[in-house]
Amino acid sequence: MQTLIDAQKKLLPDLLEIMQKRYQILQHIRLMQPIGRRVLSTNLGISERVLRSEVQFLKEQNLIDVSSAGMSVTLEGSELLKNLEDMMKEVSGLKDLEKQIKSLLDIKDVIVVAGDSDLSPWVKKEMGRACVACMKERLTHQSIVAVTGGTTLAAVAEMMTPELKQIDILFVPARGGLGEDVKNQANTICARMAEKAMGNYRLLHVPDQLSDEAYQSMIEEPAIKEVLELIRSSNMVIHGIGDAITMAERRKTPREEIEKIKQRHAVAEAFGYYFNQEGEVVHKVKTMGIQLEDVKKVEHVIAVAGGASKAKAIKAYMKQAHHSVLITDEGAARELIRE
Amino acid sequence: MQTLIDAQKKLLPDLLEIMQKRYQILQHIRLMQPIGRRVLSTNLGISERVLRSEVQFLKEQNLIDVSSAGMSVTLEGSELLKNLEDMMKEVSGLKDLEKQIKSLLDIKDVIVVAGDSDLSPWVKKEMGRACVACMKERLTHQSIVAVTGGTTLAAVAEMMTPELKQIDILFVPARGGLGEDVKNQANTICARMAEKAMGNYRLLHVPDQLSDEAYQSMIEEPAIKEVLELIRSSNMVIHGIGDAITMAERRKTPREEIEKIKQRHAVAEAFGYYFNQEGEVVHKVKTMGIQLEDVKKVEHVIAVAGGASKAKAIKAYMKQAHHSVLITDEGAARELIRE
DNA sequence: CATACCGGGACATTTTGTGTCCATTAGCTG
DNA sequence: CAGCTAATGGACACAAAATGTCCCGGTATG
Repeated sequence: MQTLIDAQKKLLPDLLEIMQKRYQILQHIRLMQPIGRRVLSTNLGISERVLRSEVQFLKEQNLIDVSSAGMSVTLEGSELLKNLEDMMKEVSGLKDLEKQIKSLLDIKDVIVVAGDSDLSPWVKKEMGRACVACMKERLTHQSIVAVTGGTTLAAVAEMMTPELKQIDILFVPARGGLGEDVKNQANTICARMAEKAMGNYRLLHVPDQLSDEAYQSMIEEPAIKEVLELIRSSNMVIHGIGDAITMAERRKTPREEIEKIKQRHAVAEAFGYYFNQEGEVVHKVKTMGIQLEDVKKVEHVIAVAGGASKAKAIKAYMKQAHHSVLITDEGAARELIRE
Repeated sequence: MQTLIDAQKKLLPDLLEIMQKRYQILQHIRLMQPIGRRVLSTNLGISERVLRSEVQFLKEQNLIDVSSAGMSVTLEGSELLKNLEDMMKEVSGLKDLEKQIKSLLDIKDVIVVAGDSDLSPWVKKEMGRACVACMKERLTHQSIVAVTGGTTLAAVAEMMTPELKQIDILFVPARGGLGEDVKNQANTICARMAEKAMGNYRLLHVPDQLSDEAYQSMIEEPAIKEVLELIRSSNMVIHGIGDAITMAERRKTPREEIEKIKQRHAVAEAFGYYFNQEGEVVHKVKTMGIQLEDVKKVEHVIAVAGGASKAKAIKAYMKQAHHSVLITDEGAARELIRE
């Protein structure tokens, strides 16, 4: 495979460049469809005119449809994207990055997508797509999938597609309310994902702050109890990883707690737990749902997080999650290696 | 592999064409080196100017050397040709042809090279090269190779290269004199091939026409007897296939024999045997050396024949040689399928 | 020593690729 | 309902690359 690519390079040095360019265009169209030339060209950083030529070519090859609403990829186009994915990863060196990260963090599996979600928002979507593909590979019949909140997870939900095979999937929020935007709450994302996947879902309606007494009585509530049991018996968990301080501030965390978090050098956050550089838990938000001990027993755990700014957090969290699959982006991956 | 090529075809069809063009140029240079632009351009059917641009490119890539004597491929160039051979066969559809012919004739293996040796003489050389490669794959230590005559076999001899691995190869002519040009006689070709391969050889010096008595006494001659035994114990036979009538006429065959051959509808000829459409032997030239029964027992039998005009003969002969490997060209292959 | 073939320089011409500007249309919003 | 925005696609000028054409000097070979 590699020799073949090298030989092609020798005989046609700019072949790979052109192929990468076209592939990238197609990929972006898929990501942002329907989309116009202008937006796309500024996004890709190429002049509108050359994009236009390429678009015409792709249209002639029947890889994209172009209408007055914008461009979108055809079935054939997405087939092609799928077929070339592996090769393009190899060519652009992402495959290599994946291997390096995998051995660096010593984890089960790593998927790296191109770009940096700090710089370009659409990269999150690409991670979302990768995550969905990863999920579909691992899902078997009658699975229960627990998901958390966050913008990254929202992107995953957005990219979810209906399962072709006749699999019954039940989506549940991994944990109770963690005080974020409604849009990025686990409940919302859970519902959205289930809708897109044509699956079922259950929600966990619990307030953020709860007295111990109320907590105890809620837990006994049959409706709640049932969901909690589903969560605990889930065989897949999809979650994001956040920067500790950022997450704490985004949630309406009381002043003293933030101080505590800072004092204990927390750098990473995932489903309500805060971790220091060594991957040790230094703080925990009290809420129902899945607990860290439970996560360790779940068959498939997929962590999704990207952007150079999150490299530190990813590294810290992964220190205690060797059993997880990591889906990240080039920006974070390069930063991880650079350190 | 196939999906990858299909994807590339879809994503950069024009580039694949260029790649094919450059590959073809390189291939031809290898075949005819050292060669000048003019001859090469007329051979390839492209204008001299565009060839010149390509040549410049190939030179810059260090794939060919160009001197006042002409152009020749570098080591790197021949490496590349080897690495890309399989892929180019797929791209140009030759791989497909091979599969079709293989199942059509139901034989052991088929190799098809580009071109038609009826139209372009150098295609024979390419078949020769393919044959040599095929031989090298199959040869083990201390092999005895029996070869026949004919222009095609002469091309094989011309393309023979010294064996890298330390293998002792002994070349012998498959059968006695069959009345052709000296240049295309088995003895000559045998010697030439051995020289090029840096191997040893033995010849079979027997006159064409011999009375039965003389034949019997020759057979007892120790020098002859030894060679005959070598021939019979050979583990590889390389032979051509001819059109029956053409072969009969080329040899100084007596009138009545030609009549007999025609009457019995012979279409193919191989090492002195004439076959009808069904692959049945209808006539045989009486000479010493390997007999058809012996051939069937030989481990590796390679038949080399190309050109659309030989399609019929190939088809007929192969009907009784399912155990053979066929090396042919595009012209013959397409004609075979067309029927 | 002559000749035929070799590569390569030079330049006009054609083809292709890009930059720039604008016409037209469909859908959305105020 | 009207105006606005964002979409595609046509047109044309200009630059760059590919190709056609002609020719020159070197060198191997008979």
